[in-house]
Amino acid sequence: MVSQTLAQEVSQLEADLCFALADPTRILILYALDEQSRNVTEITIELNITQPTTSRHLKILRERGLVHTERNGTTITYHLSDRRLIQALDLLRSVLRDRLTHRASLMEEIE
Amino acid sequence: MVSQTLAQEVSQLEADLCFALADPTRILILYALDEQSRNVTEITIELNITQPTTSRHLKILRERGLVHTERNGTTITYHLSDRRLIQALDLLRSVLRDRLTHRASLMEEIE
DNA sequence: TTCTTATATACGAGTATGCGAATATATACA
DNA sequence: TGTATATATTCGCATACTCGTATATAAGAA
Repeated sequence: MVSQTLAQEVSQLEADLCFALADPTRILILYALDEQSRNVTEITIELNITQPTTSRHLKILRERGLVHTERNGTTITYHLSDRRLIQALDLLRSVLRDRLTHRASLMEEIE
Repeated sequence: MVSQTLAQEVSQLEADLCFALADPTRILILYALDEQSRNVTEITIELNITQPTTSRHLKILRERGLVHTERNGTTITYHLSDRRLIQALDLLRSVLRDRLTHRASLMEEIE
């Protein structure tokens, strides 16, 4: 059994990661970056949002280390830092899928 | 390629799940429930928080389907709904661990 | 019915988030 | 240096979360 304090610290770090994931736009950004690295403008166009909004979300992801950057002249390319983030999101997505499937089967029973 | 709207809806649901995970107390609750199902009072004592705080966090987890309940007389036992939630948290935890390990090795290089 | 225990909710204060619009900074190039 | 493009930050407003305290509800026992 680890000390209460350490467990709380780890949970805090974990919660910070989850906070970064707790926004639909940021999730779409991560999936887009998993597909291929992109610069701010490309992300902005891909997600059809404003540029300041993109930058703000990227800042949150960057500060928590979920993405990292690489400057090429005037543009800054963003990369996904760790594919396990996508694996975690896919796990959650599979939970959602099963939930919907289950509801669908309940609907069929009713009909 | 799915429609933009559907992708956004899925991301919204995913973000709702992540929101539930984006709090250290709720993460500790989920790990505690993974270990064994417990009632509200037991969780309150285990995490050393107030009872209303426990109930509020449980409500958030319950509304999003991460936990489900079972009444036994006056007490209500909470159960983890899906172990994949723990698997997802463990993935994030492994990301944090590697990050710390990497930093530690950088520290050694400096010394 | 009345009392007791277990759980949930409401209220208020404090804090933080999200967004659009405007502005600032940074790099490249002429 | 001056200009253009890419990215980041600030401001103001609306909204939403967290917590402690107090209170309400629910079930069981006497």
